[in-house]
Amino acid sequence: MIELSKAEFDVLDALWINYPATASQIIERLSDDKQWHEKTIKTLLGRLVKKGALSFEKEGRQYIYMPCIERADYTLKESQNFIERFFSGRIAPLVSGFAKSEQLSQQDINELKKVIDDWEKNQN
Amino acid sequence: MIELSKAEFDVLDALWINYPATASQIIERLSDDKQWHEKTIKTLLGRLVKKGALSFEKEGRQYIYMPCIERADYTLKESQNFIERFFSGRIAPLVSGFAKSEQLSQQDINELKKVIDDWEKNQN
DNA sequence: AATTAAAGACTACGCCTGTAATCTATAATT
DNA sequence: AATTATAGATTACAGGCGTAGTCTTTAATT
Repeated sequence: MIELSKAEFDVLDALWINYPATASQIIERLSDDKQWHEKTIKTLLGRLVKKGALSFEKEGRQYIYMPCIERADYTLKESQNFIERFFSGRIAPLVSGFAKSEQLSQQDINELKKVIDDWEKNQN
Repeated sequence: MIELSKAEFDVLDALWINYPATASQIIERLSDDKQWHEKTIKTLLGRLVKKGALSFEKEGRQYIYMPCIERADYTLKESQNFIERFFSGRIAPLVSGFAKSEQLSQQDINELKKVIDDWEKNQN
């Protein structure tokens, strides 16, 4: 699996918003949330390319970037990894931890019920 | 929040199994899963102490270690962090990702239902 | 045509991490 | 008492990471 650092993920996340995109577009998108220097983001783009998370095509003097991996795939793998490390691979204890510390809202509960419902419908 | 590396967490996790404990007991516990040199584990113990995750008392020539933080607290904070980063703070999309990729077992579903049940009982 | 500006490439640098090896002090053994 | 073994302290070192700065090339502007 491709391993990304936090900062690298944030850059990729800005690309996932909408792609393909140029470096300047990505820099623009990130400027709201992060105080990163343009050079920093370019470094991170380079590292992402090197890791195989991004590809690009030349367009004049610029590069047009594209993700090589999908967000859902990446986050699923990270989630599995996380749950394995901290909860021996079982998901309920994570949710239970949230419940115990009052971190669950009624909306969360409704959404979870829906996930369960959908799952059950799929198990005919 | 105390930030632990993966290796540091694994050492602390071995202590959480049962504490207080000596370095050699921790080394013993870790020997099943990890191919770590004794020196490596001692280094990690030292770093954990420095980070405030462990404390110890001298007992003759040895140290008796104790966690300064609880596993449930640590994993809850890590979970919040994780879910914030990858799912904008909402827990259902994580579970939903598992469901979509067929990562949920009937047991998981049952456990989740129980968590929801308990939560609802608590909302009198 | 000459100059400038901007894109990407390359270099930098200190801190964290994984992974120990060596040093030092002291308890245990001979 | 002298020697040895062992616990912890200190040192090491390469690679990843956050965070840019400088160099080089080429497109744009004067």
